[in-house]
Order: sequence, then structure tokens, then C-alpha cells
Amino acid sequence: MTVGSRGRPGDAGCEVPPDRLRAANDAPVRGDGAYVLYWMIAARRAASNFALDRALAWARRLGLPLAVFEPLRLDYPWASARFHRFILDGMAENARAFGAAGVAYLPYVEPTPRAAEGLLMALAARAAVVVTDDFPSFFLPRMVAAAGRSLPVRLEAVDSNGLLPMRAAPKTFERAVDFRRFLQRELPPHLHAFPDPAPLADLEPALRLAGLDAGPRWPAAAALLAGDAAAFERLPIDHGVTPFRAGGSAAGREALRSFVGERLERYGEERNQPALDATSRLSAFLHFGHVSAHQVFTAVAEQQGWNPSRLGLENRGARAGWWGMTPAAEGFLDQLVTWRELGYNLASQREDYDRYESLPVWARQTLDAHAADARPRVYSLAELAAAATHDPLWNAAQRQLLAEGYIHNYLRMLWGKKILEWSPGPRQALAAMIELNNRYAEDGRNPNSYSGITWCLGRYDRPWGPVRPIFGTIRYMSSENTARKMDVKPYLRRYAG
DNA sequence: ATCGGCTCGCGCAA
DNA sequence: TGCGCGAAGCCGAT
Repeated sequence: MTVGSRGRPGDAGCEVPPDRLRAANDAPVRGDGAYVLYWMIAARRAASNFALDRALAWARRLGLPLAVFEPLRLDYPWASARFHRFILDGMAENARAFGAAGVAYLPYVEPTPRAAEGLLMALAARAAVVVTDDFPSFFLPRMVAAAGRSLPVRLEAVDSNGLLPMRAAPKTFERAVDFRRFLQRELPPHLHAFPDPAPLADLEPALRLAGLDAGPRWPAAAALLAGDAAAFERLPIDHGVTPFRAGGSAAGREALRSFVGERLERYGEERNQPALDATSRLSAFLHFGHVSAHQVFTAVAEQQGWNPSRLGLENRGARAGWWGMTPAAEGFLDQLVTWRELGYNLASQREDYDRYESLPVWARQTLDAHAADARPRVYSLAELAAAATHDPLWNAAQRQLLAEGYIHNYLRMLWGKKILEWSPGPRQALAAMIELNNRYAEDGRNPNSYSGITWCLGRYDRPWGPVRPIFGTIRYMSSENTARKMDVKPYLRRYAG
């Protein structure tokens, strides 16, 4: 059988799983609407997207065309050339994909802060129903809630984030192994309910619309999407955080192809050698929605010649042996599914997922007990940002973050542990990690980016002796031991100051 | 270089 | 009640 096969649109199987769908208001579907509006804010892609599937299902049911509105705001925290460029690359490609299919698409980029105010309302005034993305972190939950309150038409939020619908988990989990065990019991049926991999193929004429026009106040971002450098430079965003690589679904698919085709089999052996580039580097494409977790899973499954009958029957939470794939592929899926969706689980269930108070009780107790310990070294946020510490390995990791918007997984743990050690207290350490990660990391602001940071402060971990200054029983890491475990020389060379 | 012990809460089978 | 498990910690023995 084909993994995740759902048949063509129009089949009964095309409807979105109910636990991926929620109403964001009580307003009605309007009978006199001119189109179904998809307000694309997180799953910024034209395929493998449950929200798009839902919008198409509405359009077919109501006999109305589909219109897609993809906005990019200016005034969100940490807005920079790095993130804007990545998102704009995706918008240019979405314009091509929707254009080729005959679907109306309005890409709107704010030229000045708050210029988009009123635009969603104006577009929704002609909509029968509005569908948007259900994304659990950053400013998006508040934005969708506010839109739900003000729109006079039904607003639905669709969860297209992971293999497991966020609402399929009834609780949060203290440790990855508990969530992994939950997945081993609950995930299999969801592997048969994937979003349509090609929802725009051979679209019925009735779904097409020549264009989505919001009038002269809100013109489509044609120049920016065409690559107008001067227009890009004029945007009042942080141009000191420079683009590292191209975004968009095509770049994402190429990153996926090269990883699965060329590096997946080395992943098990080489993932922890930071200079060997064996990791997937897919996180940013997943964060901005240019690639779906379902597409990544499908590519891995196909490379492995896998089908669901290979799944193990035991649910002990063991990392290896459950999927029925090679150790390298299972190691990668533990990242893609267990660890990634663990972060979405927490963010979707707790508004304070990014706050110190959300850390486990044992972690806060031991950190608080050692908050007043003497700090032999304390670095300011500016010194940390400038990679100006005494520690060459830490500086190299920070320079990789500055240049590439990414720190190798293993070294990011060390990076965070040292920020704890060098900050005036644990709360300031968390604040510094959030500030640096959200400003520079391509996938900052994502739920699992927060998981990675807060793991350094005890989240999803357990106490480890001996008790040390500053750390208490928080797991300790040192640059010296890291250098003993891996070959850091090529990494230090590559990211030398 | 590699391995086991440290240590312990949790879910689950019995 | 016992067993299996663990984001990549440390140390010491081989």
C-alpha cells in the first residue's frame, strides 16, 4: 500500500481529520460569499497542506472558487532580512504554483508597520468562510484568536503541523520517552491520513478565479516577489541579520532530496560530527511551512522501501526498533516526529511554553537554589551575541548561528548550558537564549526550537548528580568533554573568528 | 576508543 | 511488584 495515500480531492477521504480542525469563532458560513478564503500564515505551501485541503473541500461543497491570501507582516519581533528573504522566496513560488493552477492568490508584504491592518477584514467581507493555519507558538495564536473575534464570517483553524494532530494528545509529557511511548500506541492510524500531495492538479474550472484584488491600498507585493533588491532594502527590518540560503518549497524539496538521497544512511554514524554536514537542515523549511512533516516522512519511507506493516507492536518507548527501518532512518524519525512534535504538544497546550515558570518543578527548584551562586564569568547579551567569550568552541557555535541561522544539534546543547553558566541567573539565561535564538536562528520562534533551548534548563530531562555550582542537578556539559567526544577541529576552523 | 555503572521516575505487564 | 527505558551528563576500567 502507499504511505498516507488519501485518494483524489472529491473523494470522501479528502476531508480533513476532525481533530485537526477547530472553529476560531461562532460566526456563520455566509451564503452570499464570493469565494472561500485561505488565510495562509504558517503552512506556506501549495501542497501537502491540510488547511488548503479544507479550503478546497469548502469551495467544492459551496460551489465557490478558492482565494488564497498570504501576508507577511513587518512589526513582528526579530523581523529581519534573513526571515523576510526566506518567506518571500516561498511567496514567489506560491504565486507560481497557484497561478499555474488558476487559483487566485494575493501575496501581501507590509511596506510600513501595520499597513495590513484591515486587509483581512476587507478580504473576508466577500468570503463565505475563512480557513487559516493552526500554529501554536509566537504571535500566531493571539492573532488568530483576535481575527476570530472580529470577523463576521466563520473562521476555521487547521492543524497541518505534524504527523500527530496536536489535539490527539490529551496531556503534556515530562520526558521524550513518555511521548514516544504514546506515539507508538497512538500514531499508526494517523499514518493513513495524510494531506493531499498534489491538491492543485487538474483543478475543476469552478474553483478558479482570475485574481484576488484588495484595491490600491493593498497592492500585491509584485516587485519584492520578483526580486527587486532596492524594494527589499527599503523594508524597515533588521538588515544586519543577513540571508543565508533561499527559502521556498522548491529549495525545501531539494534539501529533502539531497538529505534522503545522499546523507540519510550516514546520519546514524555522522550526525554528531558537526563538521560533516550529515544533518538534514530541514528545520527552517518545516518552520515556515515550505515543506510538510508528511512530505519528509514520505520521502524517508520511500527511500526505506517501508510500509506500515513494518511497525513494531511493542510500545515501550524505545528509540530503536519500532519503525522497522534502518537505525539511521529511525534516528532521524526520532528527531522529526518524537522531538519535533513534543515541542508542538507543549506549545499547543500551555500558553507559558516559553516562560521560566513552565520548566519542571525539580528544575526550577534546583536552579533557584543555585541562583545566587557565584558566577566566575558573566557575559552580557552583547558579548554573547558578538561571540566574544573566552571559549573558542562556544564562540564557533555562536558564529555558526550568526552566519547560518543554525547551530549543530549537539553543540546547541553546549551553547545553552554555557549561557546558563555565564548569566547572572537562570531567568536571565533563558531570556538570553530566547533573544539570540529568535533573532538569528532560521527556525527560532518555533515550538521545537523552544524545546531545544529549554532542554538546557532541564525540560524533558532529569536530575543528574553530582550537585554543581550554578547548575545544581541540571545536567552539566563542558567544552572540554565535548571536544573529547567529537572531532571539533574542523568545526573550529570553519567558524574561526 | 569503548563500555558499564551511576540513578530513578514512570508506564505497563503480570 | 518487577522490568525496560532514558537528548548526547560524569568517572574509571579495559
